[in-house]
Amino acid sequence: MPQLNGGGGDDLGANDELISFKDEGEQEEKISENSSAERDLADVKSSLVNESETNQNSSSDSEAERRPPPRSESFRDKSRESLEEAAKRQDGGLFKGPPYPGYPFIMIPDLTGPYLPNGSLSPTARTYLQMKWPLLDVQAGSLQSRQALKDARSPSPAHIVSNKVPVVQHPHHVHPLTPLITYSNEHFTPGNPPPHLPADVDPKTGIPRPPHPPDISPYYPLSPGTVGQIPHPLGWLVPQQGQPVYPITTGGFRHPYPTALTVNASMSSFLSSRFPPHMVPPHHSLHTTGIPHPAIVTPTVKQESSQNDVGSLHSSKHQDSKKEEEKKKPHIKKPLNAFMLYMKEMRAKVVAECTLKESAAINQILGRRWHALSREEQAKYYELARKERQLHMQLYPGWSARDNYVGGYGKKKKRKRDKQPGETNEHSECFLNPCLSLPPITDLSAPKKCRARFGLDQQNNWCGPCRCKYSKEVSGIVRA
DNA sequence: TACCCTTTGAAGTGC
DNA sequence: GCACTTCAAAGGGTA
Repeated sequence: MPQLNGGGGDDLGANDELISFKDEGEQEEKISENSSAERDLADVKSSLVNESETNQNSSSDSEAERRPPPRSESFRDKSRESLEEAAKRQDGGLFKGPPYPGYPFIMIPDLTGPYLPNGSLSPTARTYLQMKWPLLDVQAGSLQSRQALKDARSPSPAHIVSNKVPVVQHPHHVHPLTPLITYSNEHFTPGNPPPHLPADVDPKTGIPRPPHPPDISPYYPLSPGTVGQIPHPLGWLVPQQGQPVYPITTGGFRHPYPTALTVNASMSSFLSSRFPPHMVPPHHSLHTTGIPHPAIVTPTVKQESSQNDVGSLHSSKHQDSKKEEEKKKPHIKKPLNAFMLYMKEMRAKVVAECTLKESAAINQILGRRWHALSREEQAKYYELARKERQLHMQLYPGWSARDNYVGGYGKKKKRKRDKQPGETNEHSECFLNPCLSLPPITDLSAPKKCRARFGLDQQNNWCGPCRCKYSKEVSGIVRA
């Protein structure tokens, strides 16, 4: 069940997750009832999904392939064990093992109270913070940080803002959970640590780690370029791989750590330029240049800036104040749901296996694989998504998904493809993994779409799964 | 250049 | 409560 932590009590434990699992569970129950027909159906369904894995990696164990990508068991287990051990000691046993082993640090028992009675951070929270902010010095042994904590905890009304989780999000920046997710193998070079870090220290977290076996899945991806080209103290805020990050809500900074998070002038610029005044901390070290770091200029900011220039040149153009306000609003993206998290993690693998790049096709495969996941495996992602939503809610209490609706509800932003009644989607009925089951279409006169997405169905002599116009109308398809 | 495609899930709206 | 819509990610394709 998704509520692995048990006990319920989590307001955010969406019922939909339960429903989803119920569906899966029903499916499994049906299978367990020895309903052969349904079992066959499930097998077919599963085989369709898993073809992409078994064919491409015929040498590998298919069952192993059905599972999430191999991870560093030793590292994961050790990390988890050490964390759990520490957490159990410090958190009174409240810490429950992370439901998803790939995210060993994100299950925070209580983000609102990460402090020990002596005022220091609990190991759990410390680990969490280090995962979130690799440059944030919250090491227990750091006198500087301790002093900073002491100073910051001095009673200053301006600092006492909230207990929000000090997590940073920004469109196109690293998602708070992103560092924990494998998005792309090509962005990670385990054996290439940054020069300033010892080889056995995670360049992202600074946490010592055992050496990575070469075959493990990189769970702490960090592009070599990112490592080697840290251009800015806020490099961890700088867009990486186009991954979004929750924008900083300075109200979200718990003020034991302001020195670590707000000493930087660029940070203050970033905050000042990115967020409305009420969201920017009244910190004395902030200056008001308002010049954001080039790397963290978002489209919104760019647009705003350019419009300001235009406005200065063409003062006759008066923009509607409401529109301006809307444009000034930081675009807070929706938290990722379970499937989105799964997609982010597995996309690279599918791309590598299938040499496909078109997301539409990849997403179809991922959708199939998602359904083929076991209940437990899905539960990991549902739990992760739940945490994501929880975090998002804490960061943006007033945010609503409606805020991101363009043109409002009912006014379509984009034209949606009309589906015929009974039609599921273009390929759902016949979709076979194109890169595996079917030879590629080599006829250069075929539409790129067909060549790129699908192979040739030799039996039916059409464009494999999609049965597209090309395959129906064009004869003489060159078979590979 | 903006949108489409494609997936699932969350959340919003309207009836 | 149900049906419907939009958006979240991704990146090649298309108009």
